[in-house]
Amino acid sequence: MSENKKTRVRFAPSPTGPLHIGGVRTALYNYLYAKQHNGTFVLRIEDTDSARFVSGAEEYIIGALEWCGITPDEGVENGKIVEEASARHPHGPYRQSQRRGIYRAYAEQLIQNGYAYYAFDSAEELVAKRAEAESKGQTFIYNQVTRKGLRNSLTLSASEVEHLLETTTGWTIRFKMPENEIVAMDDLIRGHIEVNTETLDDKVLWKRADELPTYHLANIVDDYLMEITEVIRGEEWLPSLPLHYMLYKSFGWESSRPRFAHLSLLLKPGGQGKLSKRDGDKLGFPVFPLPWTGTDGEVTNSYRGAGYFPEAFINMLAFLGWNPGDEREILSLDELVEAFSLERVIRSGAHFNPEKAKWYNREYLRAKSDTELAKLYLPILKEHGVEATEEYTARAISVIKDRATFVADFWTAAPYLFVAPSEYVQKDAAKFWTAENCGYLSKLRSHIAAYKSELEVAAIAESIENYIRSNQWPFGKVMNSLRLSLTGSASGLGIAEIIYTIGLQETVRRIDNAFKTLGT
RNA sequence: GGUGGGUUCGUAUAACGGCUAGUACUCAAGAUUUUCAUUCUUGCAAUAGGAGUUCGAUUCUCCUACCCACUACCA
Repeated sequence: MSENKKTRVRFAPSPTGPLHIGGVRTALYNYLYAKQHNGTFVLRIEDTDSARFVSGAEEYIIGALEWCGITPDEGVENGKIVEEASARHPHGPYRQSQRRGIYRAYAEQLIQNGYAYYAFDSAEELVAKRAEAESKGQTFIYNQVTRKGLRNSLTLSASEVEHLLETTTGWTIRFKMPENEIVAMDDLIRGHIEVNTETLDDKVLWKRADELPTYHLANIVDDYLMEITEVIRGEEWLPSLPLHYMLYKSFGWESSRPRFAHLSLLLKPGGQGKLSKRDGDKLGFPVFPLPWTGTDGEVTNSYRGAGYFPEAFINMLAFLGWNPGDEREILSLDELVEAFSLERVIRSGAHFNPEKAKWYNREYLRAKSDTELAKLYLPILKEHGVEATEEYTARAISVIKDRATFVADFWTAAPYLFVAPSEYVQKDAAKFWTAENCGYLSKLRSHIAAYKSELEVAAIAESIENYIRSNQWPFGKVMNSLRLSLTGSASGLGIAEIIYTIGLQETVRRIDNAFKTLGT
């Protein structure tokens, strides 16, 4: 364990597509841990598989973290991955493909010391071996047993090896997994784990064909060079933890080996399997923070696109697999930093719950001021062809806030606060626009028109109710015919709220309009 | 198949080995209300199964079942 070392954690995604919420959660936990320990949150791009590289993915990752408010301290500058070392970014470049020169020597060092070897088996040969084993109901594994019968620097003569290294390009460097050794590991979340090397295979560390390391080598070398103190990553890496321990040992870096924490996976809402990038559109909720345009031109659903506030999204994600130990559920990013602890991270996989996500957004929406929300609503109004002042919009929001989960709901909940109805729901009109009701309504219109000034919601409600009751009219009928004239339907906001928002003049105008359109 | 990880209401989770297993979301009922929604109240609902240790097990141990991950010259 490393004492007194400055905390440095990293998020190291592979740019193979858009980051999904599982990845965002991993980044978030890294961020929370770093901030809590006054440490540094590094972003590193692990692009050692050129075949799977997807253009735009890197920008997406940076943009997504930015939107979430969990911006890296190191590795990113001005929205771009840092390509050269500098005072603020002393470990650059932060893209592994640009660090390729670094890894070869480390792989060679392992060979020198007897911890790795050259393997000359072609990819096709290995595929054939696997197929053959499978046909016998077995599994072929390149390990301490089978390597003795394969073409590598352990079985071939020195001169043959020399010759093959010079004349062929298909070879790899493999880790020489020791025989029958117990690897004892400690995970910050899972506790002590032991594995026998007998069950492990000889992983490829370096590929001559690509002149690139594989994940395992690059990851360990970079974590070491970048002085990472804690590795917080997904549970899918737990099976390779023994290899990584062995690597640290073989390099002689055990004293600076980071501590590991393996996060459980995010599971599909229904039950089976981990959440995957495809699930979003299938299951009807976003799995991506930001929209992503695929090669087919299709744009995916996203949290930002669906109208989630980043704070709500982050809060929701933080609570998927962690809790502060008390009953608080709404925590700002700063409060999360304060409360976070790896010890309280849940070991089991968490089923993602779309309903709870909405609940979080609703809570954050309600906590925001009407003016703040008005600023966000104005552009949406504009899309509907409505120009309104911020003041008017804020007033409208004050009466519809409780009916909304997202800012866009303000419109669907009550467009009539901004646009007079041009049509009336047939069924409601048939029911409430009767000769009897019209009689009441025309008198009520005069009553309202006689107000000398605008009134508050309560005053309007009281006045109208008193007027109707004192005349002993059927309250519901009158109110709904009034609502119909104001909104175009018989359901929606309270009458007083509507009048308060749109004002007396507009109220009277709409009643008159209804009479004109629907007749008396 | 092998290796590793996991298992508390439908979901997310709480509970130094010790009260009637708590909370939130969802759902249901009731109240409030001019409609719808909100709000409030109440309710439904869980320790996977079996052994063991113990005065006492959701908690510790073992077995079984089920779920998940990994098992690539992908990360």
